[in-house]
Amino acid sequence: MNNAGVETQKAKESSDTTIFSLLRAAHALEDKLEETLNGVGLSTPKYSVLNELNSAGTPLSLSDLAARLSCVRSNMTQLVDRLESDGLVKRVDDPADRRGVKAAITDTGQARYAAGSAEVARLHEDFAASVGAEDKAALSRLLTALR
Amino acid sequence: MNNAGVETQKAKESSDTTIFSLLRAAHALEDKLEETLNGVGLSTPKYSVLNELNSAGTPLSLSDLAARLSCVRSNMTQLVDRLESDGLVKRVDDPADRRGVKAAITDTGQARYAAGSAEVARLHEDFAASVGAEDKAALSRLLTALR
DNA sequence: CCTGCATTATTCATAGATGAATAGTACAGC
DNA sequence: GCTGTACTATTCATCTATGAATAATGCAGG
Repeated sequence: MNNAGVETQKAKESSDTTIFSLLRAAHALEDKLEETLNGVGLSTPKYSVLNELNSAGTPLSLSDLAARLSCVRSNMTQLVDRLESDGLVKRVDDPADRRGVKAAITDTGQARYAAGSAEVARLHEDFAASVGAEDKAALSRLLTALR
Repeated sequence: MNNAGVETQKAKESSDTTIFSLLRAAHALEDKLEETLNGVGLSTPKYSVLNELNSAGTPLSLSDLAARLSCVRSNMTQLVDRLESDGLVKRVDDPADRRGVKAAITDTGQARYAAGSAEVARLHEDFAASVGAEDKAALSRLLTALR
């Protein structure tokens, strides 16, 4: 659900439901990103993992990945399960810590990531082009205020 | 997961990862809303349903509710399941259409909604106060661009 | 050395969301 | 009146996410 309908009624009457409007808009953007990535066989969470592994240039522990994506570890366990069955990532033993498991990106994963990355870049350009410079500054302030 | 880590590395190097920054910020806001509602025993989706039922002032069919919240019907089936077991909503037969089931808000539901509504209003004021007038205008344009 | 605590990943229960498939009902058109 | 289509809600499989509980390993202090 994208929460689009939240306070629909109120929006018709009063007007300033800024929070819900913002959430609705963000969700629309998120959906667009998701749809874009779906086109190359990825989801946003999967893309995020591949992005981290690509940036790092080396296998990362599941804990590390969870921390980088700001999610709980159990989520990363399942996400890596799915990535592994997609053949995009491979679990490898951590030689330095027998508790640890690391996720390594595969060649297929690299290729898939490259495709996703290109799509994301395109989306990014579209977005940048549709937002004026002065609104970008406002957005910046907004993001700070939200934090 | 809140996607906060997406393109972390790139953010360190280049800078303009507007999309991911916006999504991260929106997620933070969404979490705050969720947390606020959790305080009165509600989640955002549950609040949204109660809000629609309250605004309508009459029981609504699950299809109608799903349309208002922009989600699929199967989601509403489960959401109403949970709301019903919380005692906040009750399924009632639709006398005019034997296929249909309507969701009616209970007294407990009304009370819970009122509590949630007060919290949401407070959050709303905080947000409005922390965003300047000129940035609100920018936000408005932004939301249009995102649509 | 060994005890206790921290940390590893995993499993499970739960919540929320989607989309496909299903069973039942409504209704227009023949 | 029947038939076919369209709609009702529900169930199921799947994905994403959380948090609690568990088992195994690491490691500091005694």
